[in-house]
Amino acid sequence: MNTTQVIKKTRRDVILEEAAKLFKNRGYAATTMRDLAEKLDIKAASLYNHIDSKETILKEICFTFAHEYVSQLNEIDSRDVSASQKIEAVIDLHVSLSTQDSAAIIITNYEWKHLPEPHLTEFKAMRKTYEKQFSDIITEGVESAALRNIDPQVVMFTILSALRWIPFWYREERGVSPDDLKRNIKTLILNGLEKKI
Amino acid sequence: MNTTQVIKKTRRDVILEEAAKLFKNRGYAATTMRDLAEKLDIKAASLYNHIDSKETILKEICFTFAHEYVSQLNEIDSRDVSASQKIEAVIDLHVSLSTQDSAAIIITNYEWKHLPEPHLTEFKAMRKTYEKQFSDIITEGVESAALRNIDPQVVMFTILSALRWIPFWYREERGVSPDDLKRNIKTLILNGLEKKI
DNA sequence: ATCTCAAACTAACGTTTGTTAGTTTGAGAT
DNA sequence: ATCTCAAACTAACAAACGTTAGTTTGAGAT
Repeated sequence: MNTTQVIKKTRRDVILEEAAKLFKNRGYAATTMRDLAEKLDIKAASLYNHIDSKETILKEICFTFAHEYVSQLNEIDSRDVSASQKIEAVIDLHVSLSTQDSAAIIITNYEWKHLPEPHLTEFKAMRKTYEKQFSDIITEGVESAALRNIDPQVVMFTILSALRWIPFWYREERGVSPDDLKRNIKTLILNGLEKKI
Repeated sequence: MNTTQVIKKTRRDVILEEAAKLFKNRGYAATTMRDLAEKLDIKAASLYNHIDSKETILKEICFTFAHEYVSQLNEIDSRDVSASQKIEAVIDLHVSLSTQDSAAIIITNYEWKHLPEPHLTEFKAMRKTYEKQFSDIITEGVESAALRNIDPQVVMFTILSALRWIPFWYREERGVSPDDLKRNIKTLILNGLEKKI
């Protein structure tokens, strides 16, 4: 299923990819540059022909992913649909990203705390912004009486937590397809949220 | 509100407590013995009068908490009540533990991967056992037609993820009491799970 | 006054860490 | 045949790591 469109993967991209896997499995702090080099069958010093520092690798992974996520969330939020439909779209988004790029999602959700300043501050601000954006969607749903009267902040964090943790446990080969996963989570969460008439 | 019952906190207990806070905030690998010592206003070498090694500290925190959790889960599971009521009790349990001992819960949920063998294998087995126990409760609810027909494994991980992540975001001083939190999460999850007649 | 003992200390160890500097290799273009 | 350049190499660095050994301190019991 290859198209003629070829995206040139630079050596740098390969390093970032492999680093993401290691950071996911061992954590950022417990992963050494020598570990990373070994996975690529080169010496640690050779890595520095392609990247500036270990911290830069983390920064690159976190922000690349965060920007992608935020831009997709903005697109969803701009749609002229109900709060419920936006929440459904956010669930779809998370499941898709979790199954496509589980390493990046784990790092962006957990290992970001090792970012050096000023990136740490910037990252936390981004995160706060999209969390607010998401809880505003819920508030709107509650105020239009479409959703149950639950604390929007609690709902927001509960849903996001469930979604953020997916790559920690989900393995496609265990019999649940990504579409099954989307459907199941949406059933659980939307019935939990929506008022029944 | 002090009782006459005084639990003697040994120096070792204080060290474990402080270590838990650091592991929570910086992660296990990024916390050094010198960091820990500094928090206690002593030199790193002095720690070794009280503890065997850094790894032992992690082991102690993980297993103390895990045993406490498993024993409470067993008690809940042994009750002669519906699946829904058991799930409610599990939610209460998580919220209580999260507000009482947020450091230990984060470490047990995320930093356990740094456990040395054979403790790592043992820990993973414990975890798998209680996850199975929880998904069996859900299976029972689905089979008795009390709950919607959702994949029990997906439900189990979705609920556990939401609960495990609580200590990452919940701050009592932000206006939501632990009881509010319990009520809100139960509303969301149980309405999501239960069939309506 | 002496003994005991928990709990601190100083000094140092062997490793591992991220990183730098300078050099070599080898394929493709001129 | 020569030049270019990405990408590897060797060798080494200073700093930080977990930990050990042996010593000092000081309060409470005898």
